[in-house]
Amino acid sequence: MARAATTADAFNAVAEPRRRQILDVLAAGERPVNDLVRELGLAQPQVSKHLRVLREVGVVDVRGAGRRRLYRLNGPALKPIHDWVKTYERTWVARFDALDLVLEDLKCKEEGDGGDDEYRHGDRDAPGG
Amino acid sequence: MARAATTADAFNAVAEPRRRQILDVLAAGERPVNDLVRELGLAQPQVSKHLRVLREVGVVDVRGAGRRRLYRLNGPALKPIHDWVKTYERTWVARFDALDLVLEDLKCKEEGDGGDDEYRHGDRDAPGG
DNA sequence: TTGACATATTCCGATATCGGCATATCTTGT
DNA sequence: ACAAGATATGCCGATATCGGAATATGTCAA
Repeated sequence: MARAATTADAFNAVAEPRRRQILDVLAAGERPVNDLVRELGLAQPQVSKHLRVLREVGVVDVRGAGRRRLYRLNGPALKPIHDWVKTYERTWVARFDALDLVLEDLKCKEEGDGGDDEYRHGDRDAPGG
Repeated sequence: MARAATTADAFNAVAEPRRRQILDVLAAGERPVNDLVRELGLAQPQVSKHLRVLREVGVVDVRGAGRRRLYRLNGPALKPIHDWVKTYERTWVARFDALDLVLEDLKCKEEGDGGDDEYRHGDRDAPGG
C-alpha cells in the first residue's frame, strides 16, 4: 500500500490542479472532450484520463451524443469536501460566537475513542479578539 | 515529473484521510505529538511525517513547549479549498438565483486565456428545475 | 554525565501516480 | 466497405508517495 488512489474519493480527485481546471470549465456548461483539450491545452489522452478519474468519483457525468461524449459537472459529489472545510470556516471568519459551540459538538461526534485523562475540550484560547 | 508533491498545496495535503483526521483532532485545541499518536492509533514517526506535511503547507503551526512540540491548527490555510468548493455549492443548494450570476462572473476572471470562437458562456440549461 | 522521555529524520520496499506516445474502439458519412 | 473524426485505453519511464523499523536529535531530571 502506498498512497491512496486518486479515485478513492473526491478529495484525491480534486487534489490535481488539472482536474480542478477541468471542473472549472465544466462549471460553465456541458462540454465534449475536444473542447476541454483546446481549452486546457493538454493532450487528448490526458484529458480523457483525468475525466475518467473525475467520473470514478462521480464528480462528472457523461452523455453520449453521437460520436462525441458530453461531460457534465455533477456538483453534489463535491459536497463532502465542502462540508469538511466548512467546519474550519470559523478560523478565518471574524464573527463566530454560538457557531463555535455547534462545531465543538460536531467534533465530539467524530471522536468515539480513548478518552484519556489528558484529553479535555475547550482548552483553546481565542487569540487576539 | 509524476504526481504533484503532497506539500504542493493544501489540496494535496488534505487529500490524505489521516491528515484530515489530525486536523480534526487539532481543531479541538493545541496538542502534543504523543496525544495525536494515541488519539489516531498511528505510529509516532508517521504522525510526525504527516505533521511535517501539514506544516509545509501552513495548515498547522508548532510551538516548542519544553521537550514537547505543541501543534496548533492554522485554519486560514484551508481557505483556498473552501473558496474553490464554495463555487460549486449552488449545485446542491436549491436556492440559487442572483448568486448564479455572481459565480459566472468569478469564472470569467479565472479564464484569461485563448478565447476561441467556440467558447461561450451561459450555455448551460438548469437541469430539473 | 547518564538516563529517560518526546519528537524528527532516514532508509527501505511496494505502489500509484502523471505525461507522452501509439493504438484501439466507436460513430458518422458516402 | 472505407475513410475520417472523436474518444478511450495500454504501455512506458520517472517520480513521489505511504507505512514500517531503526535511529538521530533535543530536552528535562538527578
